[in-house]
Amino acid sequence: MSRPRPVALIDGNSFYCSCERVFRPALLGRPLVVLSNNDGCAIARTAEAKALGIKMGQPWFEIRRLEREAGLVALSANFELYADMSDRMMAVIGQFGPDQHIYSIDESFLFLDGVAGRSGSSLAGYGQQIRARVLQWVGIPTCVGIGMTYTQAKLANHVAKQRQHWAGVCDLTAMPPGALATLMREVDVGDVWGVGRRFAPRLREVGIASALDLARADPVMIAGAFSVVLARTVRELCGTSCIDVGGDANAETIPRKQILSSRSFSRPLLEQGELTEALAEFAERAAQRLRAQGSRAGALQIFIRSSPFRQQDKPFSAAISTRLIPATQDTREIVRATQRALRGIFRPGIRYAKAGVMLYDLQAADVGQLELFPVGEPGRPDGAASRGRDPAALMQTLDALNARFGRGTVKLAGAGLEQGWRHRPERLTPAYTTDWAQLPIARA
DNA sequence: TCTGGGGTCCTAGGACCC
DNA sequence: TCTGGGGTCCTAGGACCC
Repeated sequence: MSRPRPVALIDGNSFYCSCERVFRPALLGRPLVVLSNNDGCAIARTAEAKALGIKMGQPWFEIRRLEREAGLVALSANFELYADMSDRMMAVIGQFGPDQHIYSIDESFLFLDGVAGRSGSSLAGYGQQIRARVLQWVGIPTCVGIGMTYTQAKLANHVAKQRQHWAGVCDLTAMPPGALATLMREVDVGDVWGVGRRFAPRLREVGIASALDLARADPVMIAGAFSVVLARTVRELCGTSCIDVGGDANAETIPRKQILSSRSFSRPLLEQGELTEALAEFAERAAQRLRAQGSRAGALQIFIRSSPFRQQDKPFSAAISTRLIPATQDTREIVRATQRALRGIFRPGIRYAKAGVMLYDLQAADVGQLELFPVGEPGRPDGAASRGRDPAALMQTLDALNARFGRGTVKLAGAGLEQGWRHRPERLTPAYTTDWAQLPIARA
């Protein structure tokens, strides 16, 4: 592998909640949660909300009483705002080093080689400078974890967040081995990056209960008994770099390999017609994202299912795949394919709770598309009828209108106009930073 | 007709992440 | 009444080929 380099993980504390607080300072110090798309469950909580016992992903109906009982504030997720705040935060962090990898909306890795000698400051001191500038310029509080691998940086970040005494920055690279072991012994194995809810109990069964236990485990045994991915985590914990997170801030955006659009419904759907409409909408959104990254899809899968949470409903889940020949980025073709696919798996008498459309086998739109009878070419059987119907131009117009006037301005009739199945957020804050009409200014 | 080893491609499903 | 919406990587097994 390459030579070891210290790397920091910088992430926003309760990121979505912190974004809301920037524009509503009255929320500081109050328990606050941000709810998922459907106002279904909590996807971000402030420290005050955590102190009330609210869990990540906890359903809203279970915690709603805390509004009255504890002054909990709940807001609908405003992803437009969070994406813009994220861009600002990442830009500020990017000023601190040339090699930044943006890992998620609120996290980025930053390589710190050469920093220690630069101003006589320690890596931890440098981390404090990053925190201070992000807080001052963007208004978002952060924590910083520093290690010799991504997994160590994640671990350090976890510790920095959990324990007050680190003041928001934990640097494992400066720690004597004994102290490092003590620290890792106190981190539960389930809190290690790469260990999920499936593997954690199985690891404990074989006596691996802490991050230290996992670091001392035999990677060969782990690869055999668990997975090669987890074996990499073991080596990363020991300081050997062996994973790659991508997200190089300087690189071209890497196109997705699959695109999934799915939603749960506000009420169970029983009719095939409603499901058809919902799937058309998902297909349309997926197709739009497909075009945005300049790809065509060679295959598509749909799934429909009942709620796994409602014991009284008959459990049902079905999926079906179909090829798109030739590969396409045309919304209409994709919608037609989902509807054919639905006819293949729809079963009456089921209370459908969720459905989705996945596009895969994605390929660049500008290569290898030699259709036998291109639209409008002489020789195409329907050549005469296809004049003025260039699908690429039509799709471009569709995307441009929706980008200019907001998602859903123009859509195909197949997606339905009623959309009684759609959840509507009820607690949405304004898009303060990205919409002129919603700027936070006093109005006459 | 039978035989074998080795390769590729595809798909489904499991595990993880935020 | 009420439980997110995205993604990635890896593996195993089957089909098919030489």
